[in-house]
Amino acid sequence: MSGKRRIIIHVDMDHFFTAVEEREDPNLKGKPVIVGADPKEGKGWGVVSTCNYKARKFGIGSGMPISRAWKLCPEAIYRPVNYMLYEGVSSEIMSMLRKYAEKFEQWSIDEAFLGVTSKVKDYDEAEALAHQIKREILEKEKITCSIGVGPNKLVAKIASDIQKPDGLTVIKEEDVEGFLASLPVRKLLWVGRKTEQKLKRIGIKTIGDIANHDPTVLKENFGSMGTQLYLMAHGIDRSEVEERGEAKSVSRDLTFEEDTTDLEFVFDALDKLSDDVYKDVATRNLWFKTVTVKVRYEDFETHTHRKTLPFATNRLQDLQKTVKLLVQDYLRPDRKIRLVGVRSSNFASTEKQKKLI
DNA sequence: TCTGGGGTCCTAGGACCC
DNA sequence: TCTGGGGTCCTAGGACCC
Repeated sequence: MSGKRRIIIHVDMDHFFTAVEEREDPNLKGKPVIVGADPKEGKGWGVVSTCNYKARKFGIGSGMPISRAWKLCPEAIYRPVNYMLYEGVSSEIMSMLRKYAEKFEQWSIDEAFLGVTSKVKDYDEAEALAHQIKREILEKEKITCSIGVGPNKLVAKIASDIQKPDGLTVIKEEDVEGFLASLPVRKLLWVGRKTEQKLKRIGIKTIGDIANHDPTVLKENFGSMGTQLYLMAHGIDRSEVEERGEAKSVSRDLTFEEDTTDLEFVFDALDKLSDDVYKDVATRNLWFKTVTVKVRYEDFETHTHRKTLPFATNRLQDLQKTVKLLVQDYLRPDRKIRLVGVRSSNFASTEKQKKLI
């Protein structure tokens, strides 16, 4: 491993799902747009997936219950999640981005890391490259993105979030610690609501507070995560930009329209979910060994039960049978059920499998 | 505020083997 | 019958990501 300085670019599409919807339907221009569950006049169950900036002005945001979004802005345009459409646009953009990078990592449907160390001489060239990327995406796909450039993935990702939408933020190695210090801890990767609360309890609010904290105390409080927090707070992240491999699990969940105790209904849903999982797994040419079922009751208490088969299989029958076994053993028939889910995992590659036969 | 759906990774305890 | 240490696999739950 050489000590060569790296330059990493993080590309993040701006409010991707609604941006695609707006592109497809010019009537949406200038209006608040929300992609997510059916609001059902304020009685809908699901959540907001994405909303555009106009909708954000009403206080709406991702993950918010759709019923609340309706209260805040009933006049917004509500659209269901058209995943196939976004998936298509995404793959166009990803193959466009890939050619700019020596190393490429798709992070999600609308984000990617590009390792460009050998493609650019310095940060000025990296910035010019970032502008070129923004131009090409806008020309070809008619949507904007925000880009962060930095010495590693962590800094590039945080930087891309600083100026949005249509932003570009470059953080050079020597500016990293100063850049991070005043930001709230929540901006760090892997720091969610729980970790934020826990940090607050020991008086830590900003990334700079973490950087100035005793690393051994952090480790006592957060285990290996504590060490990671300390390193991240100093802008240190050695993780590589690497191509994503095969999925490690494939699952389908379903939240019922209303909580139910009707077991026949629940078993039908599980069969349907098993079938969907099976089709997906079959398309990917995978064999699974582990089956997991998920049950969420009306009070949101959620349990998972899993069984690892003594063999890898690609048969629907095995999936459905195992799901039934697991549910029969663990389901509490006296409680109302809100959601059920089916997951397959512990995949054996087909190559390995062939050797065993 | 009353919480979707698709994932990944980590932890901790128990079973089992040597 | 009581005892150890290490390794691996399995299960359940939780935090986090978009």
